[in-house]
Amino acid sequence: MSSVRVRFAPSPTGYLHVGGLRTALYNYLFARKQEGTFILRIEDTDQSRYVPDAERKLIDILKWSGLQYDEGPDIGGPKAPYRQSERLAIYQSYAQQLVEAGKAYYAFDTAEELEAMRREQEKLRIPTKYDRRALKLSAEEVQAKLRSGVPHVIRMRVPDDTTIAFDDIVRGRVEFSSDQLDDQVLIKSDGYPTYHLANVVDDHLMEISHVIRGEEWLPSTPKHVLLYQFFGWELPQFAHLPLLLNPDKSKLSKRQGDVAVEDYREKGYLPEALINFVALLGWNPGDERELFTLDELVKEFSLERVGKSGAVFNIEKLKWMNAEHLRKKPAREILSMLKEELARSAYKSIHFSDNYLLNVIEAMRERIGFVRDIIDKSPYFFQPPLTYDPDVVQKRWKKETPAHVAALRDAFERLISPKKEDYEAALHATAQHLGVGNGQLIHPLRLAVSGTGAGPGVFDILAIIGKDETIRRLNKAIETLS
RNA sequence: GGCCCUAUCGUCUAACGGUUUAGGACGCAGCCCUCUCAAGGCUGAAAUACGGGUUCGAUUCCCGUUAGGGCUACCA
Repeated sequence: MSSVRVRFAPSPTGYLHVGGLRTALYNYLFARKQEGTFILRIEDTDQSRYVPDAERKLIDILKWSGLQYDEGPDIGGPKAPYRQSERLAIYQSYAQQLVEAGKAYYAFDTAEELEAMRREQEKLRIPTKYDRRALKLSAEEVQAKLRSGVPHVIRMRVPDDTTIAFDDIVRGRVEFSSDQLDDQVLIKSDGYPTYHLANVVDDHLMEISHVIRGEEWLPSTPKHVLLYQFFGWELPQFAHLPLLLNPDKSKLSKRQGDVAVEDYREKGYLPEALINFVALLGWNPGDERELFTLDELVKEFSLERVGKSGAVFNIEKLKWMNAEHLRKKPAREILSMLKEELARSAYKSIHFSDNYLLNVIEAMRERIGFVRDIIDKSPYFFQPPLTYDPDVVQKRWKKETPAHVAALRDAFERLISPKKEDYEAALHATAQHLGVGNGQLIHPLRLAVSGTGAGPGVFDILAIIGKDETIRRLNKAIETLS
């Protein structure tokens, strides 16, 4: 049994598209599940689209996502180099081989000429494809042009009137008529290969066993199949993944929202949540479980359970999933994330002990979607309330309230190193003494210490901020709200 | 236009001819819990695009229609 080798082969655009992340993930999961090899290959064959630093950013975000590859440009491997721009001579020699075998040919047309040709074809309402005018050139003419340095490309010679078929793991048998296929350019006039040539050559040379990629590649797969046949190479298994969609069902794109994994990292999404979420876009375990760690996904994954239809990228569910993963995350890990957020917040110059922050995390973790929310939803853990929510004041702060709160303050004053339960007992005693319900004190108390009407249990808040701070806040509220 | 792919609740999806009054999840609504907000529990509204076949029986198989999408570059 030959070993499984798969690759994620992005072109370095400067960011990682979430669709790309999903493709990378499925390749990773399949490789790990099959105990195979997961390879990163950089497809940087378009000089006009060169983006400085793009590869570094790509690798950086891939690391963040946790998809560790076994071979790649930065870590090397037995099939190096893994950067197509460093493999130019290889593609040249294979293209040359095809020319010699009569399976590819030189063409000298300019962009303008091709453009005119296409316009003409559109006018005649016939399929737009290269009309093979270069094939009319004699061998001598071709040699002459080559010698005099006329810019040229190498095109593949698609055979006439044959059917090209292949079996796709997710789609079953797919057939194309060769008449529909264009004589694809293999080597561009700048000497770089196109995707089609480079991809096939590298997949063969790197011994890729399964090509797992987006559905947008399905229409060009017959060209690739032809190329494998031209070279006499064994075909890999193909698996074309359903597309990720915008809410309007078009292919997920910028313009309609965030598509870069970096955007989601920036917004505070956890990598495990994003991974879990995209894993379920086009695949499911067959039962009703939805929450998975990366390792659990590896155990469950199979290409057979990948669906065929496109999936809308639904942010609402991602948010829910992020909250779920946040709840499960060890408090220590959230702590370091919280510290980073604090360092970027208005409270950056204030020092909080780890223990204090850990308490805040425990109090808030059930009510947040992002780590950031700890700061945004409960600023009162980081500074005394600056304002009091007018709606809550209106509802909870009555004429008699200042006196009640003052009584409560006095009761709290008498406590020695109080714990949560001590505050609670003191409040109950005070309420009884005052002859009012607990709610008559609890709500104003919450308002006084937090400025809001929502949040963790009020006694938890008191235990966290401490007695002195509690008293200060009660006094301040009595003063401000009376 | 041509070629190709796809088609179950608003969204992600389960059901691989009968166990289905089509299941789960997100979101939405209501109730419970409750010091508030969450979380949690319960309940509810919500789908097999349409038309033909095949079959004793179709969400499931086939054909067509419709709809959506992808591709149609010297981009990937």
